[in-house]
Amino acid sequence: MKEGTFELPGNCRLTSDYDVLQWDVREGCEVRQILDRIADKWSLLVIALLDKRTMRFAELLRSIKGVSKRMLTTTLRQLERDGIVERTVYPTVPPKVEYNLTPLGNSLHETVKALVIWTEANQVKIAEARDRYETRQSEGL
Amino acid sequence: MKEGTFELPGNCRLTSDYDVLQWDVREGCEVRQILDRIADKWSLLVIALLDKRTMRFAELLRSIKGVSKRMLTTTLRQLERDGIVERTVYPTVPPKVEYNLTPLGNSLHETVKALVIWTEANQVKIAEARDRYETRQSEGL
DNA sequence: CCGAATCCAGGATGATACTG
DNA sequence: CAGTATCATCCTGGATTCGG
Repeated sequence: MKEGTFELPGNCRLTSDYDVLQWDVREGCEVRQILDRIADKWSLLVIALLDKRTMRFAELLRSIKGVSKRMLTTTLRQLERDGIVERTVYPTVPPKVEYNLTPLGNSLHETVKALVIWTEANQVKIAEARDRYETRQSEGL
Repeated sequence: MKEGTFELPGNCRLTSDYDVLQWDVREGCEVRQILDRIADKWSLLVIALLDKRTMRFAELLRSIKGVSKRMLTTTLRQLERDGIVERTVYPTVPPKVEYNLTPLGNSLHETVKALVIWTEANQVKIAEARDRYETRQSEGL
């Protein structure tokens, strides 16, 4: 393996021209930054839920158990900023704000969905692996 | 939309039998828990790097710029526990520890790779969206 | 020398109360 | 309803230490 080709700095660019995924150090790229954003716990759930649907803030808040108002707001703002979700404000009383995926967000949704479905499909295997791990812990060392 | 079917509690199960991804509240499932783990910033990078390859600890540490020893150790332990990476210790001096993906990990790799490639392919669009967002901020409100 | 465990400071996150 | 402000808390990361 060539030294240096797998470097993965804060600002980097990656190329996937090879069978083995290669990380290439280049000037001013933001792959890591973007990946950190969309691979975020709450972002993934928001993207997964907003599939060809429009949801209001409170609806998302109720749907994603465990998220706080502040984090949901932050997450949605970031996704809006990155052009993944669209935010529509209705100047009514009481206020009404709707969120939906942009075309860019929809293209990302496919991948996120695949990740979620993988998780669903393999939860039993993972649970078994955990059991084996725990067993090994209490037995061996 | 039926109320309740999109609930997403800490312990939940999701079904994807419909075109619209549905989240269903069931007994003792761990989809959220697993998703939180693999959707973790460092986990994704580790999985992406360990494609059909074996890497040593220090090698991963160097490749993933910005990760600390402690977080890399923690991440690798969790992935090992979940049966996604395999850890091999060679009792030599100096010690040598190698990591590689398990078959389960390899199946996950495909999905993770897709996510990384999407990020790479769309980084320009996202950068443009950010510019538009900033512009809108400084202009309008 | 390599990898893991410990301790501490700083940043991220959650709960709550408040505003338009 | 949809956030914002504030404060307490938790987690992360870095330095150091330890063990092999």
